[in-house]
Amino acid sequence: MDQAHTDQARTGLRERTRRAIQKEITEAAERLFVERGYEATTIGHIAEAVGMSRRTLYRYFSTREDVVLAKLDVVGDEVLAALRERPVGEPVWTALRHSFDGMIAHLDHAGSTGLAAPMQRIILETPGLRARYLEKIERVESAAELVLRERADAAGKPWGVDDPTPRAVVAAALGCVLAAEHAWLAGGATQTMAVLVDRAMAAVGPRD
Amino acid sequence: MDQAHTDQARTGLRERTRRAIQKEITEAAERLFVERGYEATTIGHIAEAVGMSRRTLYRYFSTREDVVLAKLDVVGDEVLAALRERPVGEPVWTALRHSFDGMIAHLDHAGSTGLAAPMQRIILETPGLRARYLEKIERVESAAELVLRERADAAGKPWGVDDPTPRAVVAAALGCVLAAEHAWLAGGATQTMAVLVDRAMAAVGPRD
DNA sequence: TAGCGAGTGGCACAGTGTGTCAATAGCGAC
DNA sequence: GTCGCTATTGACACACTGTGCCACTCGCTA
Repeated sequence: MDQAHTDQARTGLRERTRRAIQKEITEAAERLFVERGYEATTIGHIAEAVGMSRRTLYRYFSTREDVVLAKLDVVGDEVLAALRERPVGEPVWTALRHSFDGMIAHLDHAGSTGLAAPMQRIILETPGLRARYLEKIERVESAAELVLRERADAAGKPWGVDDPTPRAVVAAALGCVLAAEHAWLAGGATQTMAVLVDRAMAAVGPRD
Repeated sequence: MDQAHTDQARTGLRERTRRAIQKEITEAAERLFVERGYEATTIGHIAEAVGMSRRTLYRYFSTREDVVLAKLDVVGDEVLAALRERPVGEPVWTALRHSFDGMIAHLDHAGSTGLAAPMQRIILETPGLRARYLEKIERVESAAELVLRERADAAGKPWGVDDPTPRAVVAAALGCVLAAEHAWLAGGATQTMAVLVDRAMAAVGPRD
């Protein structure tokens, strides 16, 4: 009760119902995507499944890809928030690894059950979806680069604006996560993402 | 003459005229994209500019993004071919760096002149285009991972199918190239890609 | 000359995503 | 409870993408 009340105070009724409807749409869409395929499922089908008009559905998700991928924006923001909270003195590679902790835990927890694994497979195997997925990761990459630059500024060792180093390090770390994801699916989701990401990041570097 | 004859024998007249028309379409499209913006330029506009029907243009490029990005498939294939030709004993990171030589030389040569830099900027700043661009890079990533696995097999030290290591290393290397590209544009294309990629790859690793 | 094959253009179509506007449902003030 | 305001909805029209289909036109060959 009190908890609900504070939640309401924190986010507002509007926003909460909006999230609830978004979740309902996403779940219905994922069911359709898994059983009928992504390309064969139109916005119209999804709208019909949740009992709303096509036009209204577009007010909750701006594109068809977003119906599946919008939740990743939240994940990305969590990674960025975690990165910002890492101690300034910590080595960059270690900080990046720890900023993935929450995301990885979530994947390993939900991974074995439900639609998570089949949907991840669909995302990585459908060209249009995969493209948008990579774009979302790139957004995190840009933001994380800024965080690393701020850390370096705070440590009194700033990089030049035309120095590729911070972005390269971030890109390498996210590439490790993506590689771990591929290995995870290739192995039938038998291993945990935690050990796969650890192995990938241990293999890459960077030079300290 | 003889050269032209062997070229003709090698690729065929059909293929050559097709390439020529593709090039003409791409150049017209890039002009339009640069001066009027990507979103504001429709397939119809491009078709009109080169004097052909919309339907015919779609026989040369399967999507609007491809009008700009198809040439990258060639670049990607060159990188892969170069990687395959690196000596088996060479350290992986070094082999990857050298497989970029041709691509980098081409960028540094054409970079200062013509539409290369503005188009690259448009690609990285237009969401849809950027997404497809990343997807093309990911295709190279997958293929390069296979090459590295073959090298490891030949060296008698194969990776397990669910080992993320080879893909992680490739992703890190390509991430360095992308980071260098961003730095290149951020610095107004004043530095060469060669030194930017070197710096990025030196900063990342991997541990040998 | 007839016929063959590749390339082309026109047309229709399903689907995406957007602008616009009238109808409606929820919610606070009275 | 009722009124009035506001956010949300659904319906329609629209521009555009990408595809299937078919008739037409070349250049080449039997």
